Amino acid sequence: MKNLVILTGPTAVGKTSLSINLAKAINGEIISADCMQVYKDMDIGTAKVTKEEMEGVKHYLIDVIDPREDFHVVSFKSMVEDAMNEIYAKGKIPIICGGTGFYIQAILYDIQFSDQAVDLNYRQELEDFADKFGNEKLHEKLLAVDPESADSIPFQNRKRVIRALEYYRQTNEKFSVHNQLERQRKSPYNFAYFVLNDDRELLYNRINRRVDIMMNKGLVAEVQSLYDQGLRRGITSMDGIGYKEIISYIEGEISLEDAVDLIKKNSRNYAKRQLTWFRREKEVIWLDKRELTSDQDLLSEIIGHLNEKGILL
RNA sequence: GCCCAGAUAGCUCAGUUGGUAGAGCAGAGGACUGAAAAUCCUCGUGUCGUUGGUUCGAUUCCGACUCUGGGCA
Repeated sequence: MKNLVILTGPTAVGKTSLSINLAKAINGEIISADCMQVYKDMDIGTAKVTKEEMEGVKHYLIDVIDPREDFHVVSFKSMVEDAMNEIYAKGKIPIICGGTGFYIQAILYDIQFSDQAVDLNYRQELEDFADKFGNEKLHEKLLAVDPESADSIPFQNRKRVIRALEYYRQTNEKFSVHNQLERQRKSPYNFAYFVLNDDRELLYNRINRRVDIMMNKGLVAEVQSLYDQGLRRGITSMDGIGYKEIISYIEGEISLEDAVDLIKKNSRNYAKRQLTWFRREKEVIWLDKRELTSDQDLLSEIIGHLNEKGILL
């Protein structure tokens, strides 16, 4: 079984510096599991690792996609698998580091997705239907073909209702059945899944401070330049926190002060959602910064677990 | 110093023609399997500023006091 180290946690908890120290300590290379840092020209708002911070440790899946392109789990998964093979070929250990829990899960449990590409026309058709007749009516369509999915997805969640309908149409199989099967998968890896966490209030303070730093570094200019290239809200990259709010400011919908407050709030809410996700994940090892106060403590704790699991042998 | 208006949930405020109260935001918990930094669900007890009075009963009416705005000197 191949070894795999995962290091994650909510935004701004301090994953980056720890991951680099860890990579150096165990001869590893880092694969980013961050759905926004994959995009080029989005550096400040995504708090992307800089070349200097990398300290010579190789990073994969950073700066690889044009912000105009769509990116999603499936592309992520195939790119990560390539990266992992490259790392194994060198005899090194892959360290997946990033905050997108869904992406991490897809790799860790080798979740299978249908081979068909998304059907944008059908999605639009369903959007139009819902605009016209309402979310409840759309939900009834799902109830007719896949009652289990309909039962678990609230009618207000149009996006997921549409995806379930799309899945059914493309595969003739219920989305609920597919999800049920994928949920039972066992990981093909010998892995250690670390989640870094800290006191909630400290975390929120750090998030707020980090947003101020982003502003000082020139977040507005970064977004303005993307905006000048024709990028607008609604595409995946521009729906990222920090980007959508500054675009609202650029378009004159809100003041700069309100935009900054919104970025902070959305980041805090995001951190909370991330924690909800990690709590639900089985087999995670929590690293609490309230107890492990230095990177040195954290590293030795991590390395202890890696030895125990035979990952360093 | 005088006059006026406020004082209710962490914040902004509504309300009770007298029977101890509720919205938005913030916050908390949850879902998630090709948009995931996305999308969505659930959750509201707080000395109704303090203190006297009227009353069966006051956060609600009356008085005093304290604080906060604004105005006049």
